Amino acid sequence: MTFKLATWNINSVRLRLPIVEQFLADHAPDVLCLQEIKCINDAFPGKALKKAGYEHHAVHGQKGYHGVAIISRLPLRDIASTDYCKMGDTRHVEAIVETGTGPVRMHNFYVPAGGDVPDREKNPKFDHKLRFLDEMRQLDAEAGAVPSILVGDLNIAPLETDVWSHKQLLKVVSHTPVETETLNDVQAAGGWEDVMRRHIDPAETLFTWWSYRSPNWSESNKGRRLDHVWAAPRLAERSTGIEVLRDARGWEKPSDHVPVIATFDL
DNA sequence: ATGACGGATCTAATCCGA
Repeated sequence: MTFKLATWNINSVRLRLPIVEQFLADHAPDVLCLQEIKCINDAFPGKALKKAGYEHHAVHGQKGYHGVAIISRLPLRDIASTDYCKMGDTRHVEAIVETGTGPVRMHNFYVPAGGDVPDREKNPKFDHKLRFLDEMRQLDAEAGAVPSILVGDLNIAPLETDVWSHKQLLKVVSHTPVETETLNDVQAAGGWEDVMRRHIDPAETLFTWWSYRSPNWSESNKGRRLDHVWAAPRLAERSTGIEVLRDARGWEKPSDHVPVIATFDL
């Protein structure tokens, strides 16, 4: 079977329900992972998304900030959240997806942005980000003999080609060496493969986020690849493509992130 | 690029994002 998965930092799911519905109608992923839903579970637009054909939900939200959700046309089981850094915030949700050909565990993350100053002594938010990543080292892409996929807004652009200017962003949070090295450690420790870069040449620039502050985001194109799709090797081997919907940055009332779609032949 | 935008919040000015 073809398994189609999407991840999208939606920056308020309530405000952007119309473009979520449009996206689902146009691209019909089996599973959509959302970050920054910015609402409590009771305010999640579950009814509308069920009507769109996505009956199975794993929602972990809070008031005002953060919040993640998995919506699926396929059954979900073993839904769980981990409270990384024991902050009581909502930055992770996982579930096992029952594909027709066996279970796949999905991890959906919203890693802390890390504030402004890239110094963990001076900036508690940066320290939080690095501690969060440290805890992510425990993840195993083959945990419980179920192959896993890890997606989300990891708020780090690891490669030189994941930012508009490697030189100018080396001291900007999201592209500092300590962040990219720690992210690489998480990836190696868990046995994860970067599915996006399996299909898109690492020599090619690749962005999933463009700041709202740039009035001419498309022309100036000062983006970063903050959103990621990782998979256990035996799933990565079966991945058939990646699509980054750059055009979504120009939709009506856009998120500052665009959807990333990954397809697998399972 | 220390922000020109845009979101949520006890609706007004404040905090937050990256």
